[in-house]
Amino acid sequence: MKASKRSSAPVKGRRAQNREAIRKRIVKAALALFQEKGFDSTTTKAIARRARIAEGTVFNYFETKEDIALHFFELEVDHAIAVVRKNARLRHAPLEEKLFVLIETQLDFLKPHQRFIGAAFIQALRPTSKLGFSGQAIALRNRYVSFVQELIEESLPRQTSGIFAWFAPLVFWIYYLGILLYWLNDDSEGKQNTLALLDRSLKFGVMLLKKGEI
Amino acid sequence: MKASKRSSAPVKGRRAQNREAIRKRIVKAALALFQEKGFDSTTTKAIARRARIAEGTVFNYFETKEDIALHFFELEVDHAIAVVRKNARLRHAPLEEKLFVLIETQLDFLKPHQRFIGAAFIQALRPTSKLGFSGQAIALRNRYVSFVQELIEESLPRQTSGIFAWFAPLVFWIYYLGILLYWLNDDSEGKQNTLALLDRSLKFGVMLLKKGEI
DNA sequence: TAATAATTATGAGTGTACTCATTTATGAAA
DNA sequence: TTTCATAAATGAGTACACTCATAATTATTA
Repeated sequence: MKASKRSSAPVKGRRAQNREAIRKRIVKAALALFQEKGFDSTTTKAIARRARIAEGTVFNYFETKEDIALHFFELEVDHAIAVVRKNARLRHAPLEEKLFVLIETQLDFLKPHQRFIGAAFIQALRPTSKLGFSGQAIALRNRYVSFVQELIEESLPRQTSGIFAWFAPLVFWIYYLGILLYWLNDDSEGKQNTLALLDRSLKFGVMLLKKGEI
Repeated sequence: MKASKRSSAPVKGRRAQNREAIRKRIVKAALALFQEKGFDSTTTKAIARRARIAEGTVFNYFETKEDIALHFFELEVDHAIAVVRKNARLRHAPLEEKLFVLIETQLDFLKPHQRFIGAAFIQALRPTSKLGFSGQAIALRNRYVSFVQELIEESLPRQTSGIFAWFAPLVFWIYYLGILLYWLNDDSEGKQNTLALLDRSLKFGVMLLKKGEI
């Protein structure tokens, strides 16, 4: 029989504790550096130094430098989904409003990190990128796309047979990428140009969806 | 003694001749290798070897490996523009048809090179990429966007004040990226899914444009 | 506790894109 | 031609992301 531990919480062994701590240190160090110097100019050596570990250790936790960035976007997507879910007022709001808040929340989250987002995010979405089209990244995209799907069905339950039904979320994904590109290059006060484009195009897109086809 | 100077035409000195020849050798070697092994797996050393020059010489002709790819996309864009311009039937065709042929021509050109396009093209368009947002690449995008602008004005001369007028070409650029992404991942027979999406979305977009606003 | 197994940390090593001081080729002037 | 300036070619060198054999640490078994 095993030396079982105290009754209470599932006690984490030294190993698991340490692993978690180091993982966090890496992410924290990387984010700080990405923000300071941008993605490309941040070396994995610097990340390791800042996290007080050996260079190789970074790669015991993340397969590539991009993966560290991907972790950040997981936080971003999960955060945005949670915000939309928890917003009571939104529950019965029109679809375009839900989608607006979803993207707005994402952009707010990304705002302090614009410098490396252009580099890392778009890069992570390259079709051939190990990150963009396999493993974690696919899971992340699916989580996002499924959520959008839910929002659509929740608001337009009768349209599910429309011509757009099966690829509306995919289109939304591409649309989001477009918005992101636009946002990154938007120099207007408070990114108002992006918000305006967002507002109008969402209203329009939803109208389209309601018609059920082109 | 070096006899000779057959000077009879816009004589290009040995230097200029050689420069042109080597540039072509590099491009030819690179394209062949990109096609064989993909963009990432092609080393600049291999390109140099195939072009029968020293490794460093590659960088006397192109600043980066991506730049070699960019050269390819210049050919692609110029080719597509020329095809649309030369097509007499199109001259009085509806806008959506012109745009359809434009993109279709581009995709046809890219078809044999899909393997490296995902890697190189999207990469080249990253907002932070030296390639994507400066120098040659900007010039290339401008050439494309201006052409689209022309096509729009040629077909819808009265809409130029519409809300879409100033950013329609930018939207089209983003739209093209989206289509490209879709196309790269489209496994249907003859990419028919992409063509169908293209057809419907273009008709719709042009309808939108005609209304002049959202 | 001691011995053994499993996991993790380490940093020198590898292959790559790109740089740069040096050498070589070309063209013009004398 | 000879001399010299300028352009171009060269390949060893650099910095980087990532690998891997080995050492150190933690867990398990006796």
